[in-house]
Amino acid sequence: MRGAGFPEISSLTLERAAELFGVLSTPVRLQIIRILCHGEQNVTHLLAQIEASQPNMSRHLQVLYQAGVLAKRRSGHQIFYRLADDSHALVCKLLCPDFEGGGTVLDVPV
Amino acid sequence: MRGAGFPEISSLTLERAAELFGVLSTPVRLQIIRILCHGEQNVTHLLAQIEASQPNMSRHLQVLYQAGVLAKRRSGHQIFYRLADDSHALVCKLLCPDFEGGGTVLDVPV
DNA sequence: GTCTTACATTAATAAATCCGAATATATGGA
DNA sequence: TCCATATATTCGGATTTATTAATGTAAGAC
Repeated sequence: MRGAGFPEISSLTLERAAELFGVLSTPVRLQIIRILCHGEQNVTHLLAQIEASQPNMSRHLQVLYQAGVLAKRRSGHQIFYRLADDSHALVCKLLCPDFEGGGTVLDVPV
Repeated sequence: MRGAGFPEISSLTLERAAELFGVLSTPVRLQIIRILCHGEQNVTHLLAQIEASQPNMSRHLQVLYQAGVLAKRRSGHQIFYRLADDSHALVCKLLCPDFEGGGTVLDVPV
């Protein structure tokens, strides 16, 4: 407790937040999230829309899945990924101009 | 144009967004942002509140500054950093329970 | 059981990032 | 001009991360 007069945030909480932001720090993963905002899709369909090799895509999906951003279900040969939780729709609101209040992050002057 | 029926996002835009998220992907930088939400501070003051060496702090500040998240001004010996833009208060809303609608990101089940 | 499709995993390499230690720069005061 | 304070930069090594290529696995068709 060396802080000032406003509420503390535990270092664990900060680490989790930093980790979540880290998961969002590659264009491919943002693209995956953005596409899955519109509904679940299997890997092949994602590969058709995003420029990435199959193993590379698989790894990015794994990273998002392990971070709790995505969920998945199997249907026969295929595996369908979707956003795990509506709380992650937040990211979409930041990224997608076609959501209400969306596009905030990207309006930042760079 | 290999996409589906929803609006495209340019790859440049995606890269900028990914870069911004990357900047937010370390606990120290999140802590800096959180503290500066409450007003500008000089480096020494930040060092008193955050566990980091002086060169390390300086580097994190530089990363945030170059990403456009922070602005700075000199006053004598000292340099005061502040949030560059209110649009970045977004990050605070995600991080800080003491802002209206805040804490969203951290409520995510991890 | 064998083949094919769909996806995951491993290994190796390359690239980026982080930190600490030492050094450099800039400002104001004596 | 010389010194002290406040902050920035550079260099080196360690760790992490992304990518490719090759291989592995699981499910259904035949």
